[in-house]
Amino acid sequence: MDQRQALSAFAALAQVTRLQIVRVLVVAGPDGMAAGMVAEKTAVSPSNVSFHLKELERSGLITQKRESRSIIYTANYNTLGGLIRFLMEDCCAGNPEICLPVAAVAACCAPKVEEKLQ
Amino acid sequence: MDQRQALSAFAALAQVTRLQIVRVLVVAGPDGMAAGMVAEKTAVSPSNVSFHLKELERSGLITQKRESRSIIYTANYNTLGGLIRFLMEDCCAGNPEICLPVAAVAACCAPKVEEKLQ
DNA sequence: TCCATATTTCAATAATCCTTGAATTATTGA
DNA sequence: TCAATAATTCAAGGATTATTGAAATATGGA
Repeated sequence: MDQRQALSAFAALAQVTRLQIVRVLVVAGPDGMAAGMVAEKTAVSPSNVSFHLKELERSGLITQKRESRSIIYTANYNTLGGLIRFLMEDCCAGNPEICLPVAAVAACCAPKVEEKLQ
Repeated sequence: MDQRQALSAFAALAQVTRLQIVRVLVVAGPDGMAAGMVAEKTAVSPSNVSFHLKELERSGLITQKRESRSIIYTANYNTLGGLIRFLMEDCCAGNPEICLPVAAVAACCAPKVEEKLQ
């Protein structure tokens, strides 16, 4: 992820409706969720949700696929991960030791990380 | 970090000048950098840099302290770390196993993380 | 006190972004 | 083909944000 992509992702996440949509889709998992259901879950009008879904797609944070009459949106974990990496690289750039507490942030995945590192 | 703070931080980082400022200050480390020097490094006018520094401070990403005639700005690693955690918790919320690759992002601090986990 | 330096504040303009509701497109089943 | 469902697109507005240059504030030294 380069700076241009990161800027686009930050802009996408800097809006309350879009941030909610991303969270809803992350929880929905790899099966994703239809646009109408996203509108329902977030209590936002279909046309407005559609506007924000398009923004999120432009930034690579979600993808879409048609399935019959519905359009299914899915969170893009790679982009989310890329954004986290971008932030961490920034953070570690100059001062790795200051950044250590940030690395400990992996706590939310900690059990699995420990497994992996053995 | 709650959603409100995360939104504010995302908005702060979603602007090319501000993102550059943050990167400059992160590299500058705990000693920080005077506003004028930030303006020089980023090639932005003093008044404009001042505007963006204020935005970054409002979002908690940087702090300021006066030192003689200069005002020294310093990156706030806690906020950066909090934002990373916020993203990771989102990401791990529903599907920890999908999120694992993201945990591996700690690679940029990997040697130190491994040390710590032993 | 006066001047120079460092930075911020202000007002005005320009640019971008968000929301709304109506109209449009696409898909499916009768 | 027609009607119903699911979603997008469009135009208009209102709101927010960014940039500029000039004026104001704060500090330290002559």
